[in-house]
Amino acid sequence: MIQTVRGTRDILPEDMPLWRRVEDVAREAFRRYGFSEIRTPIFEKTELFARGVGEATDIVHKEMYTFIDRARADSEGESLTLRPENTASVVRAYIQHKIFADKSPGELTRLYYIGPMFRRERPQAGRYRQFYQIGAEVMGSSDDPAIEAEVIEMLEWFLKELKITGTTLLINSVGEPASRAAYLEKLREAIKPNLDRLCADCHHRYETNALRVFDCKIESCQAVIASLPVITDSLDEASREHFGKFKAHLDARGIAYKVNPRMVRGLDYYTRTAFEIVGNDKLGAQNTLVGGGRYDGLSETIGGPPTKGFGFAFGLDRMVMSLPEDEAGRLRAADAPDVFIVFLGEAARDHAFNVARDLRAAGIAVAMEFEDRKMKKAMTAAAKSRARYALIIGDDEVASGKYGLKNLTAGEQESLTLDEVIAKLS
RNA sequence: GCGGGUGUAGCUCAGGUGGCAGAGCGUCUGGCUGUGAACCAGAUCGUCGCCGGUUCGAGUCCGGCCACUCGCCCCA
Repeated sequence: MIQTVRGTRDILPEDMPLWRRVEDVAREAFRRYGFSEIRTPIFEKTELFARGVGEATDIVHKEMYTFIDRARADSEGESLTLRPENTASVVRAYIQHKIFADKSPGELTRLYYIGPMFRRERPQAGRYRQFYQIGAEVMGSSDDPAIEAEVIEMLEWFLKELKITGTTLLINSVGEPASRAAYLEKLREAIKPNLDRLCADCHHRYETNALRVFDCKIESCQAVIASLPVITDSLDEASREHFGKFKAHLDARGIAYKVNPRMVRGLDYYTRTAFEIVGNDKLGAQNTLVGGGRYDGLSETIGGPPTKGFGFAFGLDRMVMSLPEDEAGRLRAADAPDVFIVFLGEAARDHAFNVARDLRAAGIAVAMEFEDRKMKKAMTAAAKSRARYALIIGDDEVASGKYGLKNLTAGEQESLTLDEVIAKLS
């Protein structure tokens, strides 16, 4: 038996209404907020992610699906990678097609994407090797914090529309690269005398990425962590001011948030504003629903003009898991035919085909089986299809031109002409 | 890469100390010659994850492997 590759999965028809709902609501949010869709290739030159995401990160080192393309006579095969995230690709497209060229100063480019991403790591709850992300980027010459507040406002609308409640918005500022580097030094100095009180993992983090010490879940480490300096106290003046304005914009829009100075980002390209929306308890250990932030300078890193950028991404898998049970049930139930045609006998069958065609031409979703079965069996099939109505066509109905339309939830039945059926179901 | 848990019917799961593989749900048939879902009767459903070992006999005990799953590392 050949099965799916580890960490991949089929999304079966019964779940598709949930996925489609999340996508539809996202598209509606993007439409309302002026975003246009972009699709970039599933794979890119490895170099794009290495430079964009950061050479030193674990992502680039051991968690990407990287392969060497077939060599040609005149060249070595080049290193390609299945995209681990989409921001670097979108910025690449923005540069490659000079999307900025026909923009006036201050004019923004708003793009969104929906599609699969890939990571090469051990799967766990809500984390797959092929996963689906929806994200958006705002790029241009402006880094107005009002942009950030507006994007978050859009996300709040999106979550509300999906009936996802109990989420928390966490915000932080990671500063400019220079102030972040200075803070990192300060942090390492503060950790150093406490190293003997920290766990083995934290020793490792101290060496590689000291900011990650904040994420340690071990209690004894948390005691040390509480005394460490936080980045918000070490911000450069411009970032401090930016963060203040950002919070003011959120306040003005009535958006609740919590400042979490220990929330850090793993990717090199983030500057200043970082945010997360964490979900309710349906998600297990991986409970971040949405992550995003500012990435001024990413464009330059991959060879483009100076560009400010702000964006976010969320995993569809986790968003679907977060849908409330009753909402999920409602969405599944709505994914059913309008009417199921039950026919009796060969003559009625031929007639039923024409009725089905006419109903479908009128925009009605029609389900029908082709086998001539006993009425009881056909009615059972009608109920199983979850159709709202059964349309009964036997010899009598063919002769009279009036069909039996039975409401399968109420159990009531009436005798109607084709036009009356169409009027009723439209 | 490292830990824990679990693999038995289409699905959810029972099966102390080895002794004829089970239940509920589903599916199918009938009670109902033209009316479904809550009723009744019956039927169908298995490589007990795989390979080997112990034993008269293994779903059960032992060894190895595989898969799934939760978590760690990391985090997009």
